[in-house]
Amino acid sequence: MNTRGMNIRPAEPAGKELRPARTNATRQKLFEASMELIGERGAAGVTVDEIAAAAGVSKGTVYYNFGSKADLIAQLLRHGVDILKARLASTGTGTSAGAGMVPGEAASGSGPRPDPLLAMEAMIGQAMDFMAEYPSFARLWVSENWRTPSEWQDTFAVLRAELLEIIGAAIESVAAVYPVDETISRGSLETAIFGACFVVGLDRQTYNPERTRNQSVAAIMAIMRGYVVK
Amino acid sequence: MNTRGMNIRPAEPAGKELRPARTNATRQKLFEASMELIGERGAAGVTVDEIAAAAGVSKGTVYYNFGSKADLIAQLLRHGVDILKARLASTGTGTSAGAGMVPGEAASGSGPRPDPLLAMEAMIGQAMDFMAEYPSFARLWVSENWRTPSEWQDTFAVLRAELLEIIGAAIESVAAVYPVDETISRGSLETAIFGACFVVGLDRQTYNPERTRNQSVAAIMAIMRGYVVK
DNA sequence: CTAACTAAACTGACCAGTCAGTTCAAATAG
DNA sequence: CTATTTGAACTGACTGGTCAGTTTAGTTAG
Repeated sequence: MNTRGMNIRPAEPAGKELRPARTNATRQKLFEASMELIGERGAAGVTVDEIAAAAGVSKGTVYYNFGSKADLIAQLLRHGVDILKARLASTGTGTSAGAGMVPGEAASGSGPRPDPLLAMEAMIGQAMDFMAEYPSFARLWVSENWRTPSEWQDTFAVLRAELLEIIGAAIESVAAVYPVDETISRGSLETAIFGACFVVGLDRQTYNPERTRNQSVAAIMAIMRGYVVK
Repeated sequence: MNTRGMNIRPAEPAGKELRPARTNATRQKLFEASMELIGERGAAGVTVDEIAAAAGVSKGTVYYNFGSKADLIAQLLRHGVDILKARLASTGTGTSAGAGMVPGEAASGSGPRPDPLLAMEAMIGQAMDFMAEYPSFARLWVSENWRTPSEWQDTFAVLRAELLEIIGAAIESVAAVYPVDETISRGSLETAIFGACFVVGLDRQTYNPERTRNQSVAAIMAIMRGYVVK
């Protein structure tokens, strides 16, 4: 294990972006380069030398900024999930107050409520856009997510829970307004939608580039329409 | 490239199982061992030595029976897909006539017709059983399927098409009997169901072992219920 | 001034693929 | 029935190369 990088690096004093601009730029370049390479050939199939070269940085810099290859990948996963979470939250379906905020159910007088199904559709659309923009992240996710045991088991458990919580909240909103099939387990439903987003997005990228964003969204939304009882 | 094994090995004269029993047993052991290991740690993360040791066979035997590590994995994929196809076809939803026929509603002249939705449900159930029985195969599939470029690109394209054809036929049967939402692209729908089977099955295995087979099937079936118009 | 970074050499482990040699069951010969 | 041969199946030490991670002495930029 490397101890030098971890020790010398300024302790990131619990605050946010107090890092020098140069470091942030370097880390960003490393994220982009490794996202691309690892998405294409897998975590084990890419060397640290390659990542450094692709980022236009020396190998030592990788170890200066990250303690190890595994550490770089763990932070890469967190980075990607933060982006995805921001996209999903932007539709206002999440738990925290997003853009198109929805007040309580009983007429609280402050504006019209958006249809939760439409919000869901918007969220799935955001997910599809994310998959199209960061296909390498999606590939990394599905490649490593179900590995057991894996170096990133704990990382995945945390990140997965964060994402499922957002989807769960959106489903909750639908269930609060529409009559739904209560025999369908909420957890399984979240998983099915979550997984369908990744798989449909990746499949479009890899095998069916001619399929439109809307076709993909519609296919996934069939799950929700089947959840709402007739 | 290894030439010896390929040349010396009897030319497998287009027939079926003319292979000596020893070889078949060895190949079977190698399939099982490599399925397990590769599913856990990924194709690049497993060494040929490990596979040989796990199969209780020497490394040379691997190269005698398969030309290379990549070749072994390609044949492993084919092996797994053949098993899955057999399971799916057993529900009678495929192109060929299968076993468990379900008495249906519109009585046609030639015996009872199965309800295509029930057949679909049976098929998804078979898929879930397969994922539970061969989780390592599922992991291998999702790990390597969307890699581009990959050593098994062509293999995946062929196998994927074979599986999607079976799902497509099942959807076709439903659309022939029920009114469906024609605005939903058939291809995207196939992909969504296909992907959901893998992801829900794997997620159950990895994160939610307490979820039942039926819960999983029900969640995936929501897609079909949403496809059938109300 | 110092944190961030560079460049290049180095270590030690690991690994895909090779190949000369061994085993043994079945075929053939005596 | 026994001896000999054959060759497919298998063995495992070995080779050439790769790679994660380390180290060091110096350079750059804020």
